[in-house]
Amino acid sequence: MQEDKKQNSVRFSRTRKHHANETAEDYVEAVAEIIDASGECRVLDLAKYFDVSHVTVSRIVKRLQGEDLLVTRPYRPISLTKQGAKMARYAKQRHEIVLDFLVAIGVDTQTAEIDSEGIEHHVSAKTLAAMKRFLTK
Amino acid sequence: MQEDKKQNSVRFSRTRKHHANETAEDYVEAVAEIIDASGECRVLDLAKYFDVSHVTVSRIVKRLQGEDLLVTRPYRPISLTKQGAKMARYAKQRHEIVLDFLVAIGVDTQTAEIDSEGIEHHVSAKTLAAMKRFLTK
DNA sequence: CGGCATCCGTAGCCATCGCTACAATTCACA
DNA sequence: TGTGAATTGTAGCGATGGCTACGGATGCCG
Ligand SMILES: [Mn+2]
Ligand SMILES: [Mn+2]
Ligand SMILES: [Mn+2]
Ligand SMILES: [Mn+2]
Repeated sequence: MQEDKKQNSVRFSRTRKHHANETAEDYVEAVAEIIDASGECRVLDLAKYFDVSHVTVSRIVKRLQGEDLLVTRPYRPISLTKQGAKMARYAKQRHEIVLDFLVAIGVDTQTAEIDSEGIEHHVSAKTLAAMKRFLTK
Repeated sequence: MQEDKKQNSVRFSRTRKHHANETAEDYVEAVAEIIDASGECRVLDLAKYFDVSHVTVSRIVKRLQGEDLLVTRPYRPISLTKQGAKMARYAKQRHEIVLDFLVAIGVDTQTAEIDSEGIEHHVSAKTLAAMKRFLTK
């Protein structure tokens, strides 16, 4: 009984951890995409990308710099650290697999794009592997 | 271009909305489950269920009562409103389908239980329908 | 090369969900 | 029935991520 309760609550703790990482994952992925598309990434680019105010972006960028994922200086463009670039590559791959997977099971593209944006952060390595297997079969 | 950016940012707004609903969905589902299993639902039952402090639960319960999902009185058990019960039924169904679906594509049960706890909130009606189709085939 | 538009940072507000410490209520049982 | 243990509420803190308002920096172009 006690065992069951402890076991049970683990999944909620895990979900809370996934959400703590979510902003970081979306941001590094966005920075990589914006740099790839336009050469540099500015605070305002991210604000438009996520449809939030530049203030929100600015604060989050500062936090992520403290976590060694981004580098920037005041009024300067944003770039990824080695660690940030690594996270971006993983996040992008995972996102693409989740998106392709949803389309593969018959979800329309627009819905798949919306749902995958949230789902991706909760897809563990094992679930990702299962999706990959499904796609290659 | 502008069009693309607007279109694009929609999925992030949507994900933010999903997260705003997440606590409500998990709580009504938990209340229903606890009442079903033990006859009544107390603040402490929820605190143990989610592995958070009773203070966190107490505040959230108050908020959800304001949203007409729960009913309670100080030092009294918690029950669901009609609207809360409806949300609980939907959340439970959706959760079960997501869980079964993950297992069906080859994810081990424990991982499926963890991942489905987060994924469920981002699964739209269309994606849910696709998962159902997959399960019945 | 100076001024102005654009971009970015800071101040300060709100909501949500974590927490500890302490106060109040309830209820079981001695 | 009184009291102490268990339960629940309140006060007050932190982190995160939204916002508006405003001030400072940058850089383009006349
Ligand atoms: Mn995302
Ligand atoms: Mn659930
Ligand atoms: Mn959940
Ligand atoms: Mn989520």
